[in-house]
Amino acid sequence: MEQIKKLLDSKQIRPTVQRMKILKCLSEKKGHLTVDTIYEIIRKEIPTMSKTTVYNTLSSMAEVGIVVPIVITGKEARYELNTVQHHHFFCERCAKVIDIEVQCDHFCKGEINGHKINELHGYFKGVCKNCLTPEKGRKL
Amino acid sequence: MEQIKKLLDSKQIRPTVQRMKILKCLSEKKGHLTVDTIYEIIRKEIPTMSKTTVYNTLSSMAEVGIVVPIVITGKEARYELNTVQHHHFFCERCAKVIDIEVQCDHFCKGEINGHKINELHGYFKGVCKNCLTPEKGRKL
DNA sequence: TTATAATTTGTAAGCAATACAACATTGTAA
DNA sequence: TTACAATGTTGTATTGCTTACAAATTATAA
Repeated sequence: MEQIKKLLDSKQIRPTVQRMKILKCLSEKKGHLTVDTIYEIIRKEIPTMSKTTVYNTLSSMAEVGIVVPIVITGKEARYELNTVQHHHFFCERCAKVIDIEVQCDHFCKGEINGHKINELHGYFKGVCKNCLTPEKGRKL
Repeated sequence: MEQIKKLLDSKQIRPTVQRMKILKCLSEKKGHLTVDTIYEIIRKEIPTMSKTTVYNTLSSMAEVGIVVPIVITGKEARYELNTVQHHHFFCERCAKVIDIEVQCDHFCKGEINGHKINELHGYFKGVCKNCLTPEKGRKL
């Protein structure tokens, strides 16, 4: 919790209750949360919490690089804390998002084919290990 | 045009005028088109064209692997013909999507960390070469 | 405290995408 | 060719995520 406060201070963002809660959410749940999920979680503690605030907060946090939006399905965005560079695996069966440790050489260089790289996003789609096992899911 | 017809035949999909037009669009414009763009282009030739048909067609084409949806912004999907494996570069300034030739080892293996891979999506975000040049855009 | 700036809130509006039913077209069988 | 079933297309209505906006609230500075 102190960590989160320092993170906000370092970016000159006032650590309001709402903002702290949102980041705490992403920190504890280990990311990949939809706006609605975050909203519902926090609403239990702060009933007056507005979904607009969640949108606003995540949007400004993304701008300064504290959080990262994950866009895979095109239906709804998910968010995670901006930590080390990694990819994602999206299970088409259970819709879960799994972190994949992968480093990309091009990203480190900061440019590719003359284009300046600011962000790198990579994800696999398929069936996760868990859904592949006969006991827990159907074999593909 | 004959190519497109054969492509549809191979997948047992009836080559209707609408479907042919949509694929022709993607073929000629070299992909990265939004549903609305495709719709507007075709509407000039076929005024009765329905946007639902564009959605339906692209959706079923994606299912059999003829086209690939590109989801980057989360605002709207783009589509391209399914050719060789590659990534995309999204310019944050001019919103253009550029093909990037990159092959991923993991994808070839078909699995990662025990998860079965069906699709691989990768994209960079940044400022494209064109927007970086002082004459045409502002330096970042 | 009082004034000013920054945040939050709630509702309204925008917009991509989907659902659905009516209509049209194509393929098949007699 | 005709009748009928299956497949495709169209247009409207609806859903659901996201943004706009202005009022209400809270924090900061004088």
